[in-house]
Amino acid sequence: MIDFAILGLLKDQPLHGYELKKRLGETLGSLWGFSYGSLYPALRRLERTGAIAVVGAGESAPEVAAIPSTGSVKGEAAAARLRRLPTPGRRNRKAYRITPRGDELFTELLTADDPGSDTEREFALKLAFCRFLPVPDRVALLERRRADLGEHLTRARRTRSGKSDRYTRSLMEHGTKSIERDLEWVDDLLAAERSQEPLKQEEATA
Amino acid sequence: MIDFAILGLLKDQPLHGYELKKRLGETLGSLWGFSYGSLYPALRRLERTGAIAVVGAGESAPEVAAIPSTGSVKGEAAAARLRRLPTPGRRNRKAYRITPRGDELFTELLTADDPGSDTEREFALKLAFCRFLPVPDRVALLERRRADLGEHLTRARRTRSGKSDRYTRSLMEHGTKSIERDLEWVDDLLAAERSQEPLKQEEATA
DNA sequence: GTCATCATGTAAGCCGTTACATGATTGC
DNA sequence: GCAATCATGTAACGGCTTACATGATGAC
Repeated sequence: MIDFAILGLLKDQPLHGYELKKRLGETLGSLWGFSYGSLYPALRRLERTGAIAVVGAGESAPEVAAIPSTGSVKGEAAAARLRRLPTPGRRNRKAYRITPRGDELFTELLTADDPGSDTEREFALKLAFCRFLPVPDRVALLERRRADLGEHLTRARRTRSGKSDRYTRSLMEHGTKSIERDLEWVDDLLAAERSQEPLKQEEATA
Repeated sequence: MIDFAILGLLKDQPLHGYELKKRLGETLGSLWGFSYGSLYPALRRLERTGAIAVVGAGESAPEVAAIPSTGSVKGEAAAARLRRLPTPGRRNRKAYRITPRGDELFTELLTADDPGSDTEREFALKLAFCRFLPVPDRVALLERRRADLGEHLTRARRTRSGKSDRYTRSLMEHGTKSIERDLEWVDDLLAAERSQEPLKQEEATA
């Protein structure tokens, strides 16, 4: 999972580990976060298999978060100082970029149809990166999720065993409602996808 | 976690591993399920620490365990196996009951205030067993959960970083809504708890 | 010069899984 | 007698966390 998340973030721009972790925790929602103990080994692993590569000294800077200029040079400098933006001179930083091979791996992971991947987290992560997918694959992803949720829902409804106290009952009821709302949400996403499909060309030329 | 679940189920009645697993998966909702690879080691561990104990031959077991012990099973063959192989001995069902010590452990786990236990699963499990708790502790449990959810919610709302596509936005929006509904749910449970508190005596006499 | 932050990493361990191996009981 | 199910267990591994160790850089 962490590999997929890393690849997805690196598709936008090269990043070093520290920044990567920050984005996983902040940009991608408060639900996300891997520890360094996960992150750095994952980076080494991905580098070893050729999915990512260290950005060399000669290559374009791994600089991050280009802030649109406000027009004031002084203001920019002050803001940079206040935000403690990392300066490009650091020798110890290792920025990584995604390689073509990593790109393949990423797509493979994104379109993989593991029947056991009912996980909420996994779907969330895939959804966060599904903009890199062609529309039909995107629809397929959503429909797979819908099917999983439907199955989950019928199981949840079936499990109405009478022998339970009000806490357990409330728990199950709440759980069932949650699944129902997830289902509605996915349906909305699907509807949006389908209403946009005819506009594909416009989007492409935009 | 599995220890807690086991203890909670055994508080109702003695059960053997196989049945325990079935209940975890069925009775407790479709979201639950531990594999045997988790369950049996956990049972041994709990037995070793004295939290649970094997139900003896004379004692009565649940509906399934009505069959009396067969006594000795081919003593010679068993001995022949045991002299070389320590593990693959005889296989009879072993029903466990909770001990007073296990009861203490259970309560401790149920009322434990680990700040890191924001997990949904953990709360769900605790709620499923909170009927064993006195009302004030129950309220405390719910209020802790409410606090956690509140914190989670503010973090989720704060993370409205502009740079995100519509999928990520939808994801975060849906996530925020989910937390809000969880919060409402916990509030409902709290309200119910408080409206029942004055009725304690009536309930007790009923 | 020292403190907070940035930055990279390792070691140990936790908590669970899958796959495997074995044996007992029941029903046909 | 033979398959399906019940029943118990082990081995190997997976993926992530916590705690630790190290060092560079910038601000005051």
